[in-house]
Amino acid sequence: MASLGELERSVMDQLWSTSEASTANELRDRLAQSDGEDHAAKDLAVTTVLTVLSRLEKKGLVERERGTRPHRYRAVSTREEHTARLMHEALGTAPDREAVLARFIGSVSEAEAATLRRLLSRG
Amino acid sequence: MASLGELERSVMDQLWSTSEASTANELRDRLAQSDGEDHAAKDLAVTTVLTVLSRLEKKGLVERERGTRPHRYRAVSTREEHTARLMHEALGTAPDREAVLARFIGSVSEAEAATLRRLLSRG
DNA sequence: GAGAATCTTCTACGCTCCGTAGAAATAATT
DNA sequence: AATTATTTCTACGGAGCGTAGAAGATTCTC
Repeated sequence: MASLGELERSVMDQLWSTSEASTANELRDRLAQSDGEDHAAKDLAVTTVLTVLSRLEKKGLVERERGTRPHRYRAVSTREEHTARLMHEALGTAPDREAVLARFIGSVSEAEAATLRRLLSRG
Repeated sequence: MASLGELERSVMDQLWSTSEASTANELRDRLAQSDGEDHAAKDLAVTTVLTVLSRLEKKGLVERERGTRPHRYRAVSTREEHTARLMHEALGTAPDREAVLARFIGSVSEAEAATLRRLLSRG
């Protein structure tokens, strides 16, 4: 339901990698910094960041504190919750969910299979 | 990587629900028929279906037999394979895959959890 | 095999989404 | 009050998608 553009994704990545809420300016700076690591090369106007943040807010991925003056933004869910939800959304599109799970399990690494076994055994 | 529009999705659903390859005309008819079940209301020109099929072919989801004259189209993967791949793609976007799996397992139904246990135990 | 019928490709238009950011409005600071 | 910082509004260009007509290619029919 909520697919992300490249910049939207970068912004979410920034939000997810900090626990405190961030301002648009902080995000702009961090996006410019993180240039090297990812192959991003982002040197953006702060209004651009604000536009993206508004769109992400509308999509329900971000919420903002309107009380403080430089508004502060934070991700609504953790990256893990978000990703797990995407996986469930995908799973939900198929009528035979168990068949999908079978395929899914079939192509998971052994380490991950072990993790899954552990997670499933302590219910 | 390959996100689908609404009509593209409907066409894939048709292709997935038949094992034999279909012609554009057959697909047009079936899309018009399946009107009631899904809330689709599709009454399309055959060229529209052909355009969509070309785009799906370009995305690697569909292949066609060019030998026979009304070309016949079929899905490259099953719906289950496709969906499982999407789930893996989502999983791959997160740095901590195991944390995502933990979340994912946490919100799976008991029946599905049982399926997973079974699938994981006979490796 | 020429004309008709069928099928495929090309081209195109309008809509929505996204990256991008200036202009205008609003609030804070000095 | 004037200046500065912040947010909102407006906008544009490109891409993806739904949609399909026009034009080209192939096959059928007499």
